Amino acid sequence: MYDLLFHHIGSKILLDGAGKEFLKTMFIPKKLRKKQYLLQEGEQGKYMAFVNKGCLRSYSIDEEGREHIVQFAIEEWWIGDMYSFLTGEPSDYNIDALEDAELLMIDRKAQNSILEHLPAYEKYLRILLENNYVATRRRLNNMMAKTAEEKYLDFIKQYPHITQRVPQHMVASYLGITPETLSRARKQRLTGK
Amino acid sequence: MYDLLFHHIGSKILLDGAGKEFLKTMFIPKKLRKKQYLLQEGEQGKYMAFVNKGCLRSYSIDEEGREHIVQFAIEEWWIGDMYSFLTGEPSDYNIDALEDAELLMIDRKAQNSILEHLPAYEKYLRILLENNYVATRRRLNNMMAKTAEEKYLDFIKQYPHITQRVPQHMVASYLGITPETLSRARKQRLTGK
DNA sequence: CGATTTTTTGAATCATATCAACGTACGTGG
DNA sequence: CCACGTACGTTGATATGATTCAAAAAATCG
Repeated sequence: MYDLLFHHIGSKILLDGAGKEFLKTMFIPKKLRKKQYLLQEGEQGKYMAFVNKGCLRSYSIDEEGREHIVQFAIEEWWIGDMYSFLTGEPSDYNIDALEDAELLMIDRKAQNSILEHLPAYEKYLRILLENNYVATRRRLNNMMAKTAEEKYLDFIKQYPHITQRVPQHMVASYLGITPETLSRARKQRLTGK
Repeated sequence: MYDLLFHHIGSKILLDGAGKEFLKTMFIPKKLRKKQYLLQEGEQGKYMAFVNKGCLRSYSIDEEGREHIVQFAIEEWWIGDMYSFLTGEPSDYNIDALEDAELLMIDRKAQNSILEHLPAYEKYLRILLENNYVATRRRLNNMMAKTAEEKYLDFIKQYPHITQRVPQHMVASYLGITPETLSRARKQRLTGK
């Protein structure tokens, strides 16, 4: 259950046996069935979740009732509303499972405990944030300067595994285009080029 | 010269006199005249810079030769190509001064020294990244779901000081819209509403 | 000042959204 | 394991917000 998490942390910082034992006591395992919510808008995002198995998404719903997918998460990814997690403010986001999922969750108190007992964990978190920073910058760049087709091409290039696991209209939502536009962009690639 | 930096760091973590003295030895002061580059595409982004005075921007240039402003930075902000800074890869970005500026720069080696000697600095960096995360998420949301006018309204709401200091066409570039569109959006606000 | 840069305005064009309809795949309960 | 209902993807016609190109007006700078 914890192997994948330890592998992930261990790839960023030094993690010994004692560290692992300690970490085991800090995370809460949780299973989620497909379509189940991990977080709903208005709740406080008390947990950040490491995905041990399965696929989830986070999304917001705008005034017109449209869903905007913020993030997908598959094995070895973290998901949660970082802002709500850190500030305690109610979340603007929903998170639910696109496939049955196994999670390892941590709350703020436990994370602070880890940071006290395992100082290198600070570095682990920083690295995660740095990676996220780079990925988000890339996404922003795509959103600002690319056509619908280019956005899609970059998505399948960067996340080939996700492309295969989530419905196409959710990819469209992630890319900020309509399902119709995505459908047409894909068609063009195959035929006219 | 260092007051603003110490104030900023001191607002996030505990910083004593010895810490300040140590930090002074790690940062490189630099003055930049308006239009001068801090970083040019292709160079390695060896420094992250804290803005003590002035105004800068970072931007990329796409295949069609168009500028896309990634970030503005005024007093108490950090600017630099984080990715290039961390990885040593050549940068895709340019950074230049929109006003004469005073900077405090740090290279990777010095930052690592700080992290060794002043462990709380790890927390400081994490907090910066977290704040950046939240701001970028907001921007992404605006890019994906908002009209040109809404993007502009959110910008002046979030960055009223910047609005007044940078030319309008650069705000347009930051928002991912054309100067003409921004001009029209502003006009509509005043007249027709 | 004159020269450059910036902003505004207008008209034509373009990419994407919208609305609607249809075919297909899918999973779920009988 | 089949059949039905819902969800999903595709296609077409039209609408719309933003871009593009051009040029004038306004502001800024040396």
